Amino acid sequence: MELLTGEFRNTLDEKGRLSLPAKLRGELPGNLLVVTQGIDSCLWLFPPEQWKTLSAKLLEQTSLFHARARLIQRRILAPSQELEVDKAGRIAIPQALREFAGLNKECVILGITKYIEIWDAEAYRKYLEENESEFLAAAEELGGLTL
Amino acid sequence: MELLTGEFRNTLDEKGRLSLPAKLRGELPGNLLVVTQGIDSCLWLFPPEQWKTLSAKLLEQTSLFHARARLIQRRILAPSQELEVDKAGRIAIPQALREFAGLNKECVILGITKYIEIWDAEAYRKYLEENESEFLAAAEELGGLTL
DNA sequence: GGATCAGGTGGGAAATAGTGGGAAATAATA
DNA sequence: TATTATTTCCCACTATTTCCCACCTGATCC
Repeated sequence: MELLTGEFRNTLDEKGRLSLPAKLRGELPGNLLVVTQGIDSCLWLFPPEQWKTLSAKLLEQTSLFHARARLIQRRILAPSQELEVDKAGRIAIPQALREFAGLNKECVILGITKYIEIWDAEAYRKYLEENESEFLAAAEELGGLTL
Repeated sequence: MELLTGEFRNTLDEKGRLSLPAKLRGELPGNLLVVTQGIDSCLWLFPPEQWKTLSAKLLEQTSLFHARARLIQRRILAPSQELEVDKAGRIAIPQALREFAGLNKECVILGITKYIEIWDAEAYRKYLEENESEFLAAAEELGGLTL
């Protein structure tokens, strides 16, 4: 697996299935993915290996006895589910997760190097719009980066 | 690879293909390029090596768990895709990126020494027009520079 | 001037990707 | 147990992408 990148727009069908873009599929190790609730209203999809690493790190830092830890566990760890990519290259997204991300029909699929995000197209548009100035500010700060 | 420079005007065809000017092509190391969303409504094209450097620097500073980092990742890293230059010297620009830059038919291709920008011709004209005074101000600040 | 070449453009055909929907299997409900 | 939903598997249609070839135009050369 190299880098998962690219922004794509596919449609969720009536049965809750969404095609993963072939370009991303090609980079995945197998036909299994772990899906969970992301931060900002999107879903995160990880290749099993990456998920193992991430979930292990999350668990390390957490304890039953801290409110914050429980929150992280409930919000990130608990909703996670393993999904299989079907022969047509689609995943069936569980209803609870669809609702969480407000997925409607038009979805945006983002490859973010090591994992994938799924957004409702309209929600993503809004997110970008609302954060445009924040982005520009962040970009200015990157000013030091040179090619 | 020497310096990529020059301003060119080519047309995007119905299939979303755009010829890279031969002058620029000649300076590229291979037939692979990485495109991504630029800042301001244009696309950036990098030779793979340059992109590797830049994306590595961006990734360094980022984490899943910081809002700003996610924004940078989504806006710059995620939309990136590797493209192949075909036998006729064209690249096929993915739809999401075409839309982002508002590419229509007439495109402007700018060689900016280490990378290339692609603009919709009309959008570029507007950009220059709207930023003329800003440009003049910036030029003043350079005042000290001598030949 | 006519031939040749290179850069840019367009389009057909084949292959691939995305989408929708039926039927069987499984689960849920009464 | 009968009935209704939901999920899974599979097939079929359509759109998009890819690959290849042909054409046009302007520059260069003989």
